[in-house]
Amino acid sequence: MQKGLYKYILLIQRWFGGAGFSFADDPVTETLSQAIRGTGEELDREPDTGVLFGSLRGSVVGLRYYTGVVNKGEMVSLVRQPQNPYDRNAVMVANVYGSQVGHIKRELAVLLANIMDNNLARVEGVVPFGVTNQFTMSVVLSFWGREENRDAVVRQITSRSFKLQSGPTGTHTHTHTLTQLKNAFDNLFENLMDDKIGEREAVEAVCTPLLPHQKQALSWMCACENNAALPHFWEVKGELFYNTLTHSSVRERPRRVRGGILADDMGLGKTLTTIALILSNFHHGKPLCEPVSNLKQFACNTRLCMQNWVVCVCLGGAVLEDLDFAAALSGLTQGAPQKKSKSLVSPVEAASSQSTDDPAARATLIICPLSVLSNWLDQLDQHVRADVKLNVYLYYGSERNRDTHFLSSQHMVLTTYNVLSADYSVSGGASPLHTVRWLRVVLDEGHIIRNPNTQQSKAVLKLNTQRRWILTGTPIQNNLRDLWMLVAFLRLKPFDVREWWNRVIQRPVTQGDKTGLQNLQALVKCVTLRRTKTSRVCGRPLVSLPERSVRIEEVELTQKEREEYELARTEGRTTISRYVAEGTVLRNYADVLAILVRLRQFCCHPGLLGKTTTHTGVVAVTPAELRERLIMKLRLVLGTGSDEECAVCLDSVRLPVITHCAHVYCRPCIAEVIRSEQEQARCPLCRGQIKASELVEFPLEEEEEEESNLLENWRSSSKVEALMSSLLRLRSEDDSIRSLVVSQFTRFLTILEIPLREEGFKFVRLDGTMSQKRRAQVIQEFQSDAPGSPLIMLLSLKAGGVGINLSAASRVFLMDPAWNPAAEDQCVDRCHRLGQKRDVVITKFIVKGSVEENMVKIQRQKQDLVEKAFGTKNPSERKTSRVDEIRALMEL
DNA sequence: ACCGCCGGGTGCC
DNA sequence: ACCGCCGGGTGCC
Repeated sequence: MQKGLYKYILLIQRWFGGAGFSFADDPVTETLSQAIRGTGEELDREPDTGVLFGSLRGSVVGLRYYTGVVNKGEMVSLVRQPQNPYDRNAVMVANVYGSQVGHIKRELAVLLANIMDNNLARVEGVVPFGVTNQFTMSVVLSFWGREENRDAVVRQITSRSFKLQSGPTGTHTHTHTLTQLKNAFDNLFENLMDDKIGEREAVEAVCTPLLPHQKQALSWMCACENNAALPHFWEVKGELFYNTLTHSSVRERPRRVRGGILADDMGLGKTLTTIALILSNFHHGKPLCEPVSNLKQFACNTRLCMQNWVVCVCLGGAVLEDLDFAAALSGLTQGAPQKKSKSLVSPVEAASSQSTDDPAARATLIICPLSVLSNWLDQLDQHVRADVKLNVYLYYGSERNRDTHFLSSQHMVLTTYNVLSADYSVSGGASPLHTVRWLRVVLDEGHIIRNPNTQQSKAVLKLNTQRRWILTGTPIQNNLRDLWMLVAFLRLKPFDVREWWNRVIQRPVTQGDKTGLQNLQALVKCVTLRRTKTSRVCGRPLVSLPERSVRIEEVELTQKEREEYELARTEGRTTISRYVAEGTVLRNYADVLAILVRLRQFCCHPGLLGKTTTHTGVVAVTPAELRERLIMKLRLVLGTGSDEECAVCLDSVRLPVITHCAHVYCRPCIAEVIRSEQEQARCPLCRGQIKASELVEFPLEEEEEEESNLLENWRSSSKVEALMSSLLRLRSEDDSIRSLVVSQFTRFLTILEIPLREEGFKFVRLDGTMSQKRRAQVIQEFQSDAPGSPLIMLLSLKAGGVGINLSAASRVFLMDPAWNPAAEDQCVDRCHRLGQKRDVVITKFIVKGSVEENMVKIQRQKQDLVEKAFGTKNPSERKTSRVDEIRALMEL
């Protein structure tokens, strides 16, 4: 009897207390999934760098004590339970939803505990046969980790007389898949347009007529919020819902995503569409509020400054109680588009979506960067009918109203990521914004939260809301990891838990697995709408842009310039032809580059030639000299804006370092190569030996004294003259036309300042060295139509990255050809974009009979290649074509 | 028999 | 668990 009682107590402990769980009111499963989330974060941070050591068969025991169910082939997670009172080595097995299935058998648990606790490997489980009896089942465990830990793991396993089945040993075709991956990535968000999307008119409260693509977006967004349909990777199997990616099933209908990612290009009207959504889709497709003509014009006049806005809106909230809100709730509002499309929503779906509605949730929270806060206010003012009473509260500034009832009773609350996360950290998670039950949270410029470790991201994840939206023009910036946070915010089950994202998506994709990529594409597609300015709706362009035309202006050098140029050219040809004959072009890449840069500089202006172009080919003696030379080369490669790409990541070089063989890479990229290959590490470009200790960084000091020298001994050049005469002609014809003057050489921009000043042009300058804040100022100044604002912007080719808007300019002068034609296109796109009213004319200055002409030829070839084959070339092919390029440039 | 064998009770960590 | 293990009952052929 006593024994029986004791067992009963034990059972209770096992259920609730035994694994360190508490009697807190959370359901056990929730606690478990939190436990899962909490573990393995260190290794999960780099899930894509692991290799498979092998796998072994083990067993899961104690099934009958737990409710977690699994299917044949289902993935399970393994969670250490160091606090387990029966065995400190305990390893719990849980299914995809975090429900416990059982434990790993004791003897095996000792091994796993050792491996897991020492971070030697990540252990992943799959149940090959599912549940075959009520007591135990098989599990296949696979071990993933860093190559350097392989031995230790194998030793651990064999010493405990388990047998490690070697996994597929395919030493991954890493570099090859990288190129493919990059292409797949670039296309990940393309072609997401679904022709089946209907159009939906905005409610009357929106006074701006929507463009067709905006009506589509509105229709899509409403459907995302109201349709109960599950993503296609769920299948209904009898009573159960089956996930075809993880092979898991649940009895309860998975909580679907009510929202998504609106990833339209900048300028397509994401803000307007979102405003229309907020007004149109309150509870279950009903509108939020409609024009109320008998109410006196309410203070929606936002042509006041922000401060006034706050005041007037606060007033509104207090004075007028929420008539429209009540009307909307009781369905009395007229003018709403009464659902003709009712048949689209099945009764079951309708019921299930209604049951999840929280009637207390009514406000939409908009979170955006401070810089676009005023844009929201402007757009509300512009697009919402003045007689519509909309309670909008700007939750910003030290006097902000933190009362949660007040906030809950708004229609919209606007705030910034900074305010949100500051509140969050101060209040320890119980901030006013975290207490309100929101109807909808919208993250504007949502890519801001792509790093899950930031306070902002954590704060955003903790918001309590029914519906979730991410607005962004750049859904992926450079890493697949960036996407996880978006998925997590949307709560796209089960991938909001890092392990399943890593196992099903991230690792397969980064290791070049085809189905992984398909799964990713499918996943993205089911929550994303993206159109670019070149997308088409029903065969017609989304928006029509003014024409753009390119003309090449040939520049003749003066006799003196020609002589200097030819001298340098002959010298360079001798050196390079020697390298070509020796087959050492790549080994001497920096020298070759220096020669080419020098020639290109001659084409622009002799003043561009710094002291850095001397003594090529001289063997350095002392380490200090070598270092000095390497830094000079690095400066050449980078400072001239030749837009080098890193041969490891194939992206523009970030955090540049130069190897002793004078090749430039991103520091993290090359460090990874050295780390994984250890002593055998070789330069990916020339296969020369490389060491971590020999990587040279760019020193931060910059020489300024030369600048003055440049100005004192001023002389012009043919290209400068060509530009100046174009600009002067333009000004005399139409002094309202603004121009971008673009060069890869920032020094050239400095040189150009002199004649511009002399001729009395007002200009601004934007280059890569400027702070983010200063850039924004300059752009604003240039874009402003105030009298006396600058006519010209001097722009360095690489400055600003994508996304900046220079639509005030309609003329572009490309002073020197770029290696990469895409860089030029991108630059031109900064003014040839939405908002451009005039036709855009692009002038490329090319010096006749020079290296520049050859560069243009190569550019054309590259363009052809891209158009033909989408350019899936691996680095070795790239190398050969690079040599060919150099030979073509030097006419060798 | 300080064994073997039988068969019931029992069962994660 | 249609197992293994434990421990009590039992005991020539």
